[in-house]
Amino acid sequence: MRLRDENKETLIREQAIALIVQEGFDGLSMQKLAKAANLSASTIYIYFKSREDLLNQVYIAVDEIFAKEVLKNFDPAMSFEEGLWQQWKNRYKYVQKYPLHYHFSEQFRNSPLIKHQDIKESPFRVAMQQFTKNAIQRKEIVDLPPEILWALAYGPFYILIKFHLDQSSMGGKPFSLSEQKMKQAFGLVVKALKA
Amino acid sequence: MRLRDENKETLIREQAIALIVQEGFDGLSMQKLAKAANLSASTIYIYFKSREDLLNQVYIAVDEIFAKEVLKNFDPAMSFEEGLWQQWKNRYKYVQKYPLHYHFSEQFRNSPLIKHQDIKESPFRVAMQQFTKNAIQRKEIVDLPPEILWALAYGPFYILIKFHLDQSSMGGKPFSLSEQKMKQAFGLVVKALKA
DNA sequence: AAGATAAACGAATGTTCGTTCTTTTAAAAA
DNA sequence: TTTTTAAAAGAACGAACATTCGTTTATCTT
Repeated sequence: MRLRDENKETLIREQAIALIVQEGFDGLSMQKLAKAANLSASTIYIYFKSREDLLNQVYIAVDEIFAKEVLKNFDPAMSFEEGLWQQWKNRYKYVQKYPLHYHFSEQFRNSPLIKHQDIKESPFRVAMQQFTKNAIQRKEIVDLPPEILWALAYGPFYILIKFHLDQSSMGGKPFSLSEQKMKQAFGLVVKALKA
Repeated sequence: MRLRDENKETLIREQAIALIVQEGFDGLSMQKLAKAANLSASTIYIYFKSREDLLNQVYIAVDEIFAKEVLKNFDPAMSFEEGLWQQWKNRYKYVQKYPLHYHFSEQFRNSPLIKHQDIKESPFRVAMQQFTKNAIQRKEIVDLPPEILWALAYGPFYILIKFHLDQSSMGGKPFSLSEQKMKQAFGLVVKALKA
C-alpha cells in the first residue's frame, strides 16, 4: 500500500498560513490551497477532516512551535530582569524566524473562530506564572495583580514589534528592530516594575 | 421622488460591524447583511458601490468616531501626566461605548485588506505628536524615539483592555476594568517615563 | 390628483465555495 | 510478479456567493 506522506501534512499547513496571511481568512479556499500546494483539493481531505479541522490543526501547530521557541534558555528560577529579557529576545527571534506564523496568530487571535477556553493550563503558562511569582516573593519587583504585571512587561514589547513590522511591510522588506532599541524600551519597563 | 434615507446607510454599516464581529470577515455576506438589516440585498447597492466599498466606508466611519471620542477634553498643551491620563480615560470610555467598533477595529487592523498608507497625517496624529513633543521639550519625560514612547505609553493600556474584554466575553457579560486598576497601571507607566 | 423619479425589491446571473464520489495510480505485502 | 491497499486525482454536487436587471412602490413636485 501507499504510505501517508508526513511532509505533505506540514506542506498543507504552511501553505494555508501563507494564503491566510496574504489574503485573509476568506482567501483560504480549499481549491486555492490545493493549487498552492500542488495537490488536488480532494487530497487535502485525506489529511484533514474539513476546512475547520485544518484551521484548528494549523493553530495548534503554530502555538506548539511558539511555546517551544519562547522557552529556550529560560528558567522560571531566573532573576526577573534576566528572565524577562530572555523572553523578549526569544519572542523577537520567533517573529524573525516565523514571520508568517506571527501574522497568522495576530489574525487568528482577534477572530471569532478562536475557542477562548481550554488554553488555560499549558506548561508554558505554568512556567510564566511561576516566574512572576518568584520575582514578587524575592521582592525584585512590586507586588501587582498578574494582568497589570503582564501588561507592563509585554505591552510595550508587542507594540514595538508591530510598529517595526508594519514599517518594514510597507517600504523595503527587511525587518530590523535594533537590539539597542529593544534594550532601551526594556530598561524603562524594568524601571517601572522595580520594587 | 423618493428620498435617500440617511439612517439606512448608518443602519447597514452598523449591522455589517455586528456581523463581522460575530462571525468574522467571511461571515459578512451581502445576503446575510440584507436579512440582518431587513432589506433586499440589492438595496445595499444603492448606498454602496460594492462589498469592498462598504468595508472601506465602515472602516472610515469607525475611525472618525474614534478620533472624535479620543480627543474630547484633550489639549496638546496639557502636562504629560494629565494629557496621557485623559487619553487613557477617553479610550476606555470609547471601548465601553462602542465595544463592537473596538472589536471590528481589532479584526480589521490585522487583516491584509487594510491600506496601510494615507493614514499618516490625520489631525488626530498631529495633535498626538505635538503633545509628546511638548512633554519632551518641557523635560517632563525622558527624551525617546517616538515609537518607544508610544509603546510604553499605550502598550500596557491596550493589553489591560484586551485582558478584561476577553475575560468578560468568556463568562458573564459586563465589562469592568476598575478605574483603580487603570490608575495603578498608569502610575507605573508614568514612573517609567518620568525624566 | 397626476405624473415623475428614484428607492426598494425579487428573481436570476454566472462564479466560487466546501465537500463527496468514482476512478486511477503507486507502492507495500504476498 | 501478482495482489492488495490506500493515496491521489478529477469530475461533480448543491449551496452560497457578489452583483445585475426589470419591475414595483413610495414619495416628492406640479
